[in-house]
Amino acid sequence: MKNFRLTTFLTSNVTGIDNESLNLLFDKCSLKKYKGGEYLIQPDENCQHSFFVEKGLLRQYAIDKKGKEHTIQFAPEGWLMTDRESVFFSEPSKYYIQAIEDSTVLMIEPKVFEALAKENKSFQRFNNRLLQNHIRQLQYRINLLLSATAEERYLDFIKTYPDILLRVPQTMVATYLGIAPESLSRVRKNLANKSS
Amino acid sequence: MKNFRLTTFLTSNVTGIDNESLNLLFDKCSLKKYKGGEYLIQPDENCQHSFFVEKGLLRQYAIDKKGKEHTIQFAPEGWLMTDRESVFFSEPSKYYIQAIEDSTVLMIEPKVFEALAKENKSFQRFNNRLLQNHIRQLQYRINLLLSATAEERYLDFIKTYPDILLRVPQTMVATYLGIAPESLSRVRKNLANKSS
DNA sequence: TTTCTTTCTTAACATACATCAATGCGCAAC
DNA sequence: GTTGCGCATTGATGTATGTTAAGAAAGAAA
Repeated sequence: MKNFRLTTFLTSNVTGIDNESLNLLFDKCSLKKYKGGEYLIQPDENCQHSFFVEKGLLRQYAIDKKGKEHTIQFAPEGWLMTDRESVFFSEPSKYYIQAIEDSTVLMIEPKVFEALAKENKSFQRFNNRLLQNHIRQLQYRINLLLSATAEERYLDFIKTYPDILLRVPQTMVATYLGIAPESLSRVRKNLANKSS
Repeated sequence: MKNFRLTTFLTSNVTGIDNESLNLLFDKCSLKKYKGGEYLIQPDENCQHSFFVEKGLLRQYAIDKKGKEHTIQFAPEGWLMTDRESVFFSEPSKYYIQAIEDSTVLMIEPKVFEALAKENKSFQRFNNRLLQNHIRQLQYRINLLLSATAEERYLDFIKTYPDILLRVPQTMVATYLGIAPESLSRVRKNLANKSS
């Protein structure tokens, strides 16, 4: 069996997953490679998969009426990215999911996860925890957007995603923080002056 | 059996819930009354319940370091309000949950929901849908905060929660939208001028 | 190397929204 | 009725961030 990151992801979080179920899982998943810049999903498509990032870096973002990009989230290796709205509610997606670097992605059909959940209680609990965790993180971000300045949000980003910071262009970080790239540049300059 | 709103909430969303399980459920829940202004939860307490609003109106909010309030959400009759972070992860809460009007609330222990989920697949799916829906709504709000002006956010609020708008002071709506009460007042004035 | 392209920085100016302070309005208590 | 209190409005002013436009750096391509 190939040494997938997903294997580690599952076995270290779910008890009672044997090699057999894992092999079954991988049989039903396809492994896809994307060049940096390519899209996994675009608006109005139906998202049919969860994407587990084996290698590389994905980004989910929206474009508003004024033509501006807003990054929903980043996902580096070892992360699971989905457009839950589209997958769960079978609605056309509102988002782009794009490979920022050359990436290798495991395409997982929701059915496969459902089947796994049915036969393994521990996986089901894990799945539930993923959801709860997602909610926690979204609420944290809302709080930040409501209460923190651009600088505070940037500092929080550095602290939370130091690895990602180094791998994506500043412009994209700016669209995640909800500020103009020029403003981010200013924020960084201010911080540099302060610390010296 | 008393005619609870929660009964409707459950039977209209979950198939195969019989009166027996409902009675068992209600046996394990307590019904509490709160005066307008009273707190169900305050920061640093451990939230041990889900709150189903039978009557009245609840609000969940945080106070940031600068002393400003930020409303996370409102919950009128027929809504379920929880501090998921505190309940699920057994952490002290960061939030206030307050009765805005005189309210009657069913206090539900998470264990009770878990037990119900174990014996009823349909309830489990419903519970899952609640989570997915919550995520959808939070993402929608993040998008709004990232992309929309104060006026646009207010218009969205009116459209989405017309009933709530009439029941809470403007100050609280402002803390939900993430703007100063004075700004909300001006937004409203502008809209009034436009439409006339 | 040189060229071309993308990203980042900087500065001048514009704008949305916050803050502060004063006034007005509705409503309960007396 | 009058008083007092909470909430909404309004105006003057401040500030953070957006916008526009130009140039500098850093990579990629040739």
